[in-house]
Amino acid sequence: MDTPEKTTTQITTPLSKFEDSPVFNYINSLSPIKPVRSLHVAQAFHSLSFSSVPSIFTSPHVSSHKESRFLRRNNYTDASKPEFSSENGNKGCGGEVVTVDAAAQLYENSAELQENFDPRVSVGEPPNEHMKFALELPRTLKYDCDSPECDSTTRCGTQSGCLSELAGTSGSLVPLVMEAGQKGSSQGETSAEGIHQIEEKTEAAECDWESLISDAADLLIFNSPVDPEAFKGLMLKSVDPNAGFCASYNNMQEMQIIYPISSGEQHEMEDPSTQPGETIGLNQMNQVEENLDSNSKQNKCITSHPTEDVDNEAQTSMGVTYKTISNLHRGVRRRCLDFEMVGARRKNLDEASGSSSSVLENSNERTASTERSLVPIQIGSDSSRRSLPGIGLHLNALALTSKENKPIKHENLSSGMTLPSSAASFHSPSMGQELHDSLSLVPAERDMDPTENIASMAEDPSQASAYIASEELNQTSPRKKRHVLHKISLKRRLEGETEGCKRCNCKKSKCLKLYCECFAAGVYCIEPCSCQECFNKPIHEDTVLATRKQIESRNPLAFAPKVIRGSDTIPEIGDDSTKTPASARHKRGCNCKKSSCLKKYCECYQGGVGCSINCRCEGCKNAFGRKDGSAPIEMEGEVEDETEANERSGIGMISQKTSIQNNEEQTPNTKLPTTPLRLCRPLVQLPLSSTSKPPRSLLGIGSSSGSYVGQKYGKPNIIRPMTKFEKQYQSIPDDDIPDILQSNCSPTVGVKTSSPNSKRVSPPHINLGSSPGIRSGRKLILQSIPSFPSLTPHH
DNA sequence: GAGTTTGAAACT
DNA sequence: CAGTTTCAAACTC
Repeated sequence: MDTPEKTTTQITTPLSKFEDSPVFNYINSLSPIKPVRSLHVAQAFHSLSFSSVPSIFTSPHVSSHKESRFLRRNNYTDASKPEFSSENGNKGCGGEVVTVDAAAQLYENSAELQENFDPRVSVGEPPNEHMKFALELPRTLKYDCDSPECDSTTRCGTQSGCLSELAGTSGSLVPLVMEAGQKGSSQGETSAEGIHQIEEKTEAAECDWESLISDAADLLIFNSPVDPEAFKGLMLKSVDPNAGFCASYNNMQEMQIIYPISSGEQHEMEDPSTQPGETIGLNQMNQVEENLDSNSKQNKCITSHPTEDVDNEAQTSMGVTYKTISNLHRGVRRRCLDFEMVGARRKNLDEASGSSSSVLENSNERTASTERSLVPIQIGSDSSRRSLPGIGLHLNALALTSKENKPIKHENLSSGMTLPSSAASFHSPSMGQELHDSLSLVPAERDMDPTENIASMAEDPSQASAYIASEELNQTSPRKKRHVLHKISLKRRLEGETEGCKRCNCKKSKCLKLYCECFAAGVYCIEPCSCQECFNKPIHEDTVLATRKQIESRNPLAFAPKVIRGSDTIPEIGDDSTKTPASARHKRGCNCKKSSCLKKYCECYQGGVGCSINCRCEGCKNAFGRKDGSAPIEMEGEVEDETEANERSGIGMISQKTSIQNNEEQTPNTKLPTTPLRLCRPLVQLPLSSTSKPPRSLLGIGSSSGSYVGQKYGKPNIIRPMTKFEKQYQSIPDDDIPDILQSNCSPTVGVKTSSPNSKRVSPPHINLGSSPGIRSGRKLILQSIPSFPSLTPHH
């Protein structure tokens, strides 16, 4: 933030010098902002863009801070009135033009958001919805920040810009911005009044916030001016107990997001890039909070001195955002902590110790983070990759996906979590293994993206809904597809979700071995489980963690997602992987002998991915892609060939699903990070192992993140969260993915890590640069939500 | 719901 | 690393 403002100030002087020249006047007439922008872009870009974004997220408080900021600016114009930032803010916007642009972009984003939201709404999970919104908003904000739009806003430097951003972030705010911007521009100082009005509206909105949200969600309209505040409210509400796991998931994601931002602004903080994967870690969170606190303090100081350097102002504003964020985090934490606090602590400890074991846990978080981190990544670069979008549970996204769904139901809520939906995120596990910002899936994302559901469905061939959807999708236009997806998601929630989350039925493993799907997914067993002598419960956290570590020590990727997406870019896995429906592949490959890879016994099939070179299967007939490279999904012919098997197993559905996936893949934006796991079980997420898990490959996602960035920037759509589909696909793997993948992964190549068994695991590639199209390849699959194993660097 | 099949996970 | 055992999900009846 600072930079931008500075730029402005600097710029202003020079401008004054040249004001006289006709050329200058002409230029000015065109757009006052331009000059600033150019400067702004150059200088401030990295720091500002990020910082500005955060501000957007900030709650109302933020706005106040911003106001102060604006005032300062105004001060430049009007030194006399420092304190009425609100008023000044309007002026600042002077760059109405800018606001318009931003608004346009935002508008698009908002539209997408709305769509995304629909699913939730339909779902009708009130408590969660708030959470989701809160989560989503922040995410969207992040995205926005990353996106060019943000830049524009920052450029404006004026409050109006901020407002616009906020609006954009909220999704529907655009209208507000527009109004505010216009007013401000036209009225000049009087615009302050407009601001006040807005604020009042926002306040009122807050009061009605819940009702508004529900309504809005349904309508998908966030247009009211209030939105920003409403968001704030959401943010705050997110803390609500209802949030449950989903919240935790979301929190994670947000944390990640915040982290990067904070880092950007505060040098003190570690670079996000450096610790991308770990953002989730409690330690980091603590740091963030501390930073926020410090920022808040600074802000106070700053506010007192409006005239201070722009930097200070920026900091203050940032501080505010941080603060707000921190609040959110706190809320999240509580939720998360409730479940995972201990785990997190341990993780931290472990990390300190240097143990790598906990990759999984981290990975989960990372996955979520990755999704969000996308933004940061763009900016920085970095770290985002590490964090994979996966939702929490990494590993077995596949397993989770199906399971997750169920959990969600139980748990709660989460609606959002469909997911995991992920959060997967997600699948998402994304938190509910929903992943998916990531993550979410969080929940929010997941909820938002019908696609996720689809993806999850895809994972579960059995899901009829998927089938239906596929049919519809095939026929319909993208929009229709979306609708279909929404329907599906809803249906899923209604039906499948119940089924969705599977539960384990362990009798001898005590749910402490990978045999246990819950354990493998990184989640605690819940009531629905029929397990006996279950130790996979929060009560036995120590045991769970210890066991995890042990398993990880044996196989670092044990908890990594089994299915790695990615192939988009990634050739790694396989081979022909690209052909497979999803380009995703099973990290180790299957070893089927009798099922011909046509039944769920086959992990590849189960994960919705084709068999690859890594597979040692015999008589492979995997509908998603044969080991020999024969065409996968898309090939209807093949499917038909296998008609019998298909009929039995529902492969037919799969084929359709695949087609669907393809369609989505085609969609440009799909890239969004998948949500993490589904969060079906989010509630129960296991404590992450202390060690940070490497980010999940999701990054493949990670890569995606990078790609996301590109896309985002390149395209206004930016925000558009990936379709759930995409997310799932990506996320699936991601979700499960242990952070490791991400973290490790260097962006580049998928590192193949060899499992102890010598099985190769290919982490998702994280090429930041990967083009979206490539990613689309991820589509991979239905995936699972992958988790992301962390390819971590650990190893 | 019980029993069988299957292949991953765990163990040797 | 290969072979065997254990395990729980997937599947069948």
